[in-house]
Amino acid sequence: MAKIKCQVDQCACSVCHVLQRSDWRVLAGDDLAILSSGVAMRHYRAGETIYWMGDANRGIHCVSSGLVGVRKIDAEGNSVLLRLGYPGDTLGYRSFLMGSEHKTSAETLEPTALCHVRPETVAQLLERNPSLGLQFLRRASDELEQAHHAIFQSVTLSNRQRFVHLLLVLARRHGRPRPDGSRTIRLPLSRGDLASMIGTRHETLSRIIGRLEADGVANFSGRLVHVPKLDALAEELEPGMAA
Amino acid sequence: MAKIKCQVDQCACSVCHVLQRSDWRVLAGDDLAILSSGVAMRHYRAGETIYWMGDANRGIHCVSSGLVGVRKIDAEGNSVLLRLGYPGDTLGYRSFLMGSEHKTSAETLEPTALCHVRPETVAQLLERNPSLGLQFLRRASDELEQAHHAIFQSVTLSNRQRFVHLLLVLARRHGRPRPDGSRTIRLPLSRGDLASMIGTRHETLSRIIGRLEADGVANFSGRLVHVPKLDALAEELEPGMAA
DNA sequence: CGGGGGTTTGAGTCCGTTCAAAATACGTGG
DNA sequence: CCACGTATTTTGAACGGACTCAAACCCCCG
Repeated sequence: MAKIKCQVDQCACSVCHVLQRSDWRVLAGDDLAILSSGVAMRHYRAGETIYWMGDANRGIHCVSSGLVGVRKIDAEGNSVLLRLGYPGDTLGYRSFLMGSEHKTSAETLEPTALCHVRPETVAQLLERNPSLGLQFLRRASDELEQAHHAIFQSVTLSNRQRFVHLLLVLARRHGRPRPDGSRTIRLPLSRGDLASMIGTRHETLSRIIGRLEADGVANFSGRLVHVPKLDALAEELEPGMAA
Repeated sequence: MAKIKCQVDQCACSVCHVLQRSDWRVLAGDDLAILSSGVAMRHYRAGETIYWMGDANRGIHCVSSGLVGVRKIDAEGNSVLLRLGYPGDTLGYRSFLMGSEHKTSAETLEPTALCHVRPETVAQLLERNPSLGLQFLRRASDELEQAHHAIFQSVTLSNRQRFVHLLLVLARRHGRPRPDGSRTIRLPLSRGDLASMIGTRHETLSRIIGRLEADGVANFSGRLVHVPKLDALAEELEPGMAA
């Protein structure tokens, strides 16, 4: 364990396998060296909490491998999964920049490796290289657009349509295409989390899944989904659909 | 008309009455002069469109006075008002930075004055002064947090609670406090737009308003609202409420 | 083999939607 | 200033979807 941790800790960011997909790709030379010196990688098991909503910010994280869930929870225990963090994604930059506590919680959904960047290092890099800030800005803009899209869909689409949309999104990331054009997806989420992402209860989602199977659009077996025709799914989102 | 327009056009940004509330407050000296030279103010009547969803970005706007609505619309005519733009707010920075078409439409909800900043000017300023990018980043982060909050509430709160929450927000901006502790609000929105902001239909909102009046929490007369006790409104959002 | 979390299913109820019509407010032109 | 037409808002009744509560089921893991 100590050995493994040590090995990855010594990895320089300049040779990171997700560097080109991450916000840090705008850095080079000395900046990359500074980043490396302020970074520590840590391995998480599935289901560990990275930070809690309400915690003070203690730097930002970069997903190296695995999968992270970002969620909001309230006092009654209501939990909504807001987005998923994939390798290359940055976590916690918002509370860092606003100088506020974390407004969301983050937890691992699979065994995950995260690189933690010390706050002083981030501040130093932002000052040295303005393009890093612009890169974060692009990320925030993109997330904002996605959030607006989600709000719009929650008003205009049915639960079934929203779930189909979510399935299509997950199919892109987690789906394995098959020679016959069908697709197999291993869902990284429980029914409860899937339900919260489309804004409904897990019981309702269960029934939606039942109807999807009855209609022959998709087959579910635990977290495994088989979609015979991806097009048939996509058609459910077309405007002017009956039945 | 021409005279008035001319007068405001000549206003330097350095003396702008909303400068200190705007993202441009991080600029000074030469930067402010550059900004001024790339800015043109325009007056809009209520209900005019500033840009359409799908339009190419042609620079960004700064609200000088009045009120702007940012919305998404789809082919079926569904319209959702996503947020309001007040004096000092910046519009269109997202599509500018992402180099994409506008993902939302913007329209005036009241007679409004907007300062348009040419794209080259924005690019030039972003390059000269990194703190402008960071300022935009803070704005985007803030909007993202608001969007996440809205998504969370749409899942966990009832229609009535969401409307009460919206009322409280609008009361802050548009409410006039009275000596006896009550408050009068002139709503800047139609029932349809209010309904879309909480994710429901205008008929449903009408009934919610009816119940609010029956419960003595607020009185509605057209776009005028009278709230006897603001605390009574706020209590509706407390967890563990019955009835 | 016995938990225990996650998932499915069931029945009843409530809330929100839909379609329709009436009532009210608003802007325009006479 | 009033009459008129239009848009917005309110109200009604019926329907349907989603929620709640509850129980049964399943599967994974110790």
